[in-house]
Amino acid sequence: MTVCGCGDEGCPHKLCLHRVPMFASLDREDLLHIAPLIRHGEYQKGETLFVEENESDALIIVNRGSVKASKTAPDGREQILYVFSEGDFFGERNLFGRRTAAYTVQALEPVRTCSFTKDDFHGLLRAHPDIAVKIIEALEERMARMEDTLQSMGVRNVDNRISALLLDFAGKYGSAVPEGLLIRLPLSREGMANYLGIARETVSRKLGQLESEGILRPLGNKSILVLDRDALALTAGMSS
Amino acid sequence: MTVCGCGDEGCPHKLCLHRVPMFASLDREDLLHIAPLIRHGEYQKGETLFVEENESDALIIVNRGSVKASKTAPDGREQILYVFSEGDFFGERNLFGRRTAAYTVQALEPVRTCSFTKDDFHGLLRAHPDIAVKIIEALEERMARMEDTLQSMGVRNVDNRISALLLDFAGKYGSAVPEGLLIRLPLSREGMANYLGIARETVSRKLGQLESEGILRPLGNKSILVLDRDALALTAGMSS
DNA sequence: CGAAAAACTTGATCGCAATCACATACATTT
DNA sequence: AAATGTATGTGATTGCGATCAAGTTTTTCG
Repeated sequence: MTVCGCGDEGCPHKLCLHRVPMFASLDREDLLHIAPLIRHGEYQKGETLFVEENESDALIIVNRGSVKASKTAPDGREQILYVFSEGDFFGERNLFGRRTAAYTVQALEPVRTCSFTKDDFHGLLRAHPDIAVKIIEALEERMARMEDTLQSMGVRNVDNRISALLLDFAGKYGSAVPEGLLIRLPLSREGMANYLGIARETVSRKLGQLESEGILRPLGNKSILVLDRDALALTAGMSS
Repeated sequence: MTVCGCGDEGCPHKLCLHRVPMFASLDREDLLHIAPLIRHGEYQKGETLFVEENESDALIIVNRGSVKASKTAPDGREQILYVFSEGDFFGERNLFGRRTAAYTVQALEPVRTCSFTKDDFHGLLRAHPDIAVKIIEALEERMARMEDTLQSMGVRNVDNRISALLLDFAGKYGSAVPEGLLIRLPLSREGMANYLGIARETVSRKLGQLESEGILRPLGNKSILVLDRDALALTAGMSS
C-alpha cells in the first residue's frame, strides 16, 4: 500500500507525496505521519485556485493536471508567470512572511491538488528541517528559469522566444511519435502570447511561419507536431 | 565588541553578520561560532566577483557597495538581472544542486564582501535550521520582485518601466533633500538600459522627456533629483 | 450531429523603440 | 589643467510587432 492521505486503497491521490521532490528525504514512517495533514482539492478547467491580492495560507501541490499563475495589470492585460504541472507546488510565499497571493492561479485542465495549511506545514518544517533545503532547491530551480525568461524577454526577438517556449513545452509535455515530436500544448495561442508578453496575432503569424518552413505542423489548437527539432533549436538560439 | 570574523576592534566588516536577515534568528553565542568561518573579499569598481558558467562554491554577502548580476547572450548583449547592495547575498545557487554560476557578478563601485564556503555553510545549516527558513524568505522576496519585473517587461511600455525603475532606485538609493528626492544611481544609462532590456539611447530620450516635464533633473550622470515623485509614480503606473 | 461560441488566422496599417551616425559632455589620468 | 578615452545626448531612418478589422476554423455543448 502506498502512503497517502485518504487511507484508501486505489486512491487517486497516491502519488501526491511520492512525486514531490520536497519530501524525497523522508522515509516511509515519516510519510505516514505527514499523510493525515494533507487536504485534497479538485478543480475544473478554468476554475480559480486562488486570486492575486487575496489572503491565502495554503501550500498547494499539483497532483494531476496543470495550472497557470498570472498577474493582471489594471488595464486588463494578463502576464502569465508560470505553468505548474504535476509535482510543482505554489502558494508557499503565503507561508513565509507575506499574507496575500502575488498571482492568480487557474486550472488549465481538470486538476487535482494536495495542500497543507500554514500551521501544519510549519510543524512539518520543524520536525524535518531537510524539507526546507528541498524547498530552497526547488526555488533556486524556479528562479534560474525565471532568470532565463527575463533574459529572453530582454535580449531576444519574438522568433527566438516562441521557439524557446516550444522547446520548453516539448520537454515537459512532448512525446516522441514516428513523424517527430508531439507536444500537447498546455496553453492556447492567447495563453502563449500572454506568457511571452506579445500579441496573440503575433503568435499565430510566427507559428504559421515555422509551419511554412517545414519545422512544425499544428494539429488543431491543442497540439503541435515538431518535425525538425534541430531547426527549432536553431531558431530559438541567437540568430538575430 | 561586535561579533565579526576578523577578531579586530574597529573592524570594517563588523556589520557583516548583523546586517543580514539570514542570521537574524541567531543569538550572540551562535554568531561567535559562525564568525571564524567568514572569508572577506574586497573588489574595485568593474572587478568581477564571478563569471557565468564558471564553477563556484561560495555564498557571498555584500557588506558594502553594490554589484550587478548579469547574463550575456552569444551576440554580446547584456541583460542585468539584479543589483545587489548591502545585506544582499548571492552565489547560493552553487551551494544547492548546481555547480556553475548562472550569471556574472561585477562590482559597480568599491565593494566589500563576506563569504562562506559550501561546506562551512552546509555545516551551519545543519546546526541552525532556522537559517534555511530565512533563506527561503529572502528568496521569496527576490522571486516576488522578479515576478513584478517580468510583468513589467511583458505588459508595460518603456515610459512605465523607466519610471518604475527610478522609483525602485529611489527606495534603495534615494535620500530626501529640500528640493525633492536625490537618487544616487547605481547604474549608468547603459546599465539601466541593459536592466530594462531597452536601448541606451531610449533611456536618454525618456529621461530627457521626464526632465522637460519638470518631473526630474539629472545631476551629472550619477545622480538624479526627483522633483515630482507623484508624477513619476503616475508615469510608472499603468497609464498606457 | 449540428449550432453557437470561442479561438484562431490573415491582411492592412500604424507607431514605438531600435539602430545608425555623429556631436557633446564627463571623468580619469598624469 | 590638459588630454584622452569613455559615456551620454540627439537627429534621421528603419523595422518589428501592436493594433484594428474581418474572415475562418476549431471546440464545445445541447
